[in-house]
Amino acid sequence: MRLTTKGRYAVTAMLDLALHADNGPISLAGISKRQEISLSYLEQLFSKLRQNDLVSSVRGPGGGYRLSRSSDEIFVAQIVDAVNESIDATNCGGTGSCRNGEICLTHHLWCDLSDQIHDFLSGISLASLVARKDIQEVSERLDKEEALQKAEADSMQRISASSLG
Amino acid sequence: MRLTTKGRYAVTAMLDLALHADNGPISLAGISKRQEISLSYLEQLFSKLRQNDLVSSVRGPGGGYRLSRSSDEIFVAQIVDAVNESIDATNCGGTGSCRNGEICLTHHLWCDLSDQIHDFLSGISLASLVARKDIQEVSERLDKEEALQKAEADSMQRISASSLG
DNA sequence: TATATACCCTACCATTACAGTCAGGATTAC
DNA sequence: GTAATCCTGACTGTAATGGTAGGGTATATA
Repeated sequence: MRLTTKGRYAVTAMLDLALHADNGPISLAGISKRQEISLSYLEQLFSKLRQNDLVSSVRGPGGGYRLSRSSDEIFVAQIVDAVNESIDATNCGGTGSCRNGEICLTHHLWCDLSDQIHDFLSGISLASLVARKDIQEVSERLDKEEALQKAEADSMQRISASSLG
Repeated sequence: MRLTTKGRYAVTAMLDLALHADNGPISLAGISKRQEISLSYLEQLFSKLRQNDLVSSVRGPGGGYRLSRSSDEIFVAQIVDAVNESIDATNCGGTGSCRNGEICLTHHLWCDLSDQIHDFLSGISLASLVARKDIQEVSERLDKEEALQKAEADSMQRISASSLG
């Protein structure tokens, strides 16, 4: 079973995209700042997300990423599947060759667990996450934080520009 | 989320114990043969299982391990918890310090998932696994295989003994 | 047309964990 | 006493994760 920072980052980034869907294409730089995820790492993740047709990209200045479809048609399971190889809880990858070519004692149990997890995450759309109050609160906090940092950066630049001029 | 061969092996071994509960203490050597798990590795796992009071040990010849309570009072979640550090799906270990000391955007989602998995595995006792037909069939296959190998080994020893005498 | 912004891609690397080995002990039935 | 068994700790190869580095390529805007 593989559910690590990789899958979590991917879902977080996609949720960020869904939350800011109204602002046109969203740059990875923005996501990187808001969610504190390394930009290069995000690029790797979004490469896979694009290959799996979950996002589409716009190049050039003002560019960024967009969800490839409506947020109620994108589910957490799809995102995790896209960046992790599988969300399979078995050791054999579901093939049933876990003990010397045949199934092991606990094969069926892990199959059941896999189904359970998959069903759960398949039922959660980005739209349903966006609608959650606890998530909206966190999102607002991060947006404010980013705006604050941007204001600081701008003011620094103004000072530096005025000292030059 | 950590669910790897380690946790799977532990559950498999405990299930083996439950299936052979009538035969007195079960040696790790036997489990190792039947389930094809390295003996040294099993020893490490059982050290943790013992610390978590899931099994009790009997030393000396004829010794081995026993379930520390009835198989309907031991649940899969407890076993996985005992050998893995946690079955937590969050990155922060549930503390909510996932993004710079505060919670990240997807914290609540991973908490929900953790609960989901934990509830599922907490509801499955060793007894309920032992009762499953598909598991009984696998178990019979492994027992036969072991008996066959033992018979072969014995016959080899007889030949070797007779050639010596 | 120059330039800055942003996506895109490949190779590389440090750390960590897993899965397993090895070597030696301690305990106890026979 | 000897063999079977549990018990413990140190060690190791491999693979994955999480991340860095350094190049590209496309395109909006001045």
